[in-house]
Amino acid sequence: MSHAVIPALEAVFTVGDVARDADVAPSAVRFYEKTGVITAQRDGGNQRRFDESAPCRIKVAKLAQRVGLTVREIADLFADLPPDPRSQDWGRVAAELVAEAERRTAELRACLAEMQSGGRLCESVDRIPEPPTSPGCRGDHVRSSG
Amino acid sequence: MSHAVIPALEAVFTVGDVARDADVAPSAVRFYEKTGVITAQRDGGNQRRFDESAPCRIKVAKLAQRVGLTVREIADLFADLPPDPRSQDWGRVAAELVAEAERRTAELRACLAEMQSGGRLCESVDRIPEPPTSPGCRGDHVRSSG
DNA sequence: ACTTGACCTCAACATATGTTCAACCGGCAG
DNA sequence: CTGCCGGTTGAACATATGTTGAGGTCAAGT
Repeated sequence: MSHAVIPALEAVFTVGDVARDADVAPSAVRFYEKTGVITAQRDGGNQRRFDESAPCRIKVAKLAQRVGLTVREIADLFADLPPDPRSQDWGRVAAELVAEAERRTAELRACLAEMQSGGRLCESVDRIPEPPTSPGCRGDHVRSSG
Repeated sequence: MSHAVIPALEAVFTVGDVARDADVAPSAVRFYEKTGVITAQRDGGNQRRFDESAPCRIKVAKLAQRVGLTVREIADLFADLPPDPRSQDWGRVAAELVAEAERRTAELRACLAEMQSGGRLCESVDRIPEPPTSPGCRGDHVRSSG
């Protein structure tokens, strides 16, 4: 039985198509390809052809940036997505994204609370020997293997 | 009745002091002053003198950046702080910050949900005439009244 | 054949967020 | 007095996130 060869994931959308669908400038579409947020094939005339997930990835990336993720972090997150992601794949990514946003909000809340509690790290008018900031409330946050 | 003149809010901390307390580079301290996150007086030798709120402002700014606020937005938020902020002033700022982080997380969640619901804006394999994205899930977000 | 429009690349520019460096000043210890 | 230490400035550099523009290609329409 000759199944039709899987069509290499119909990459049929042009830069302009994706730009319109995602509501960003074409330059941004090329930028997101360069940084790995989206991927493209090339057609006979060397033009980029995106699959239908591209506009979606960009929209999601924009939302993720809004809660503090870098383009690099977003590309890493999307790296797990299969080509032609299914609804459940998007669901998983969405969940990870929300979880990360909540992690950061929780950290914000916890560190602010720590700063206001006990020793009153803010408004420490007097010498109270500054209880050391807990790990996790220092500005570290790993900068990645890559 | 001669009350002692209010001591201009003891601005006694040097760039180095603040950098050490906030755990950032001295260059960052100058940067934050330039952008209005912290403010300084000058001493006789033209050196910056910060009040005790400076390291705190910087620490809070770092946390806020982590959830997606820009330095500009943070400076605007701090603009409401009185000189020599009290615990309650910090409490208010902290609450606004957490509220903003939550607003953004909620928007993330809502827009992701919208994208996955009904028309399946992602994975729209077929022509389903793309229900328009709701306002609020477009990348607008006002860019400031100078 | 010519024009048009959308694409291509690559470089320059622009803004945000910092760091580094050179050149200089001022106080304090030896 | 002489260093050194830490402060000052301004400029240059660096990275992230894009935009703009010059110069070229390619297919479609007239």
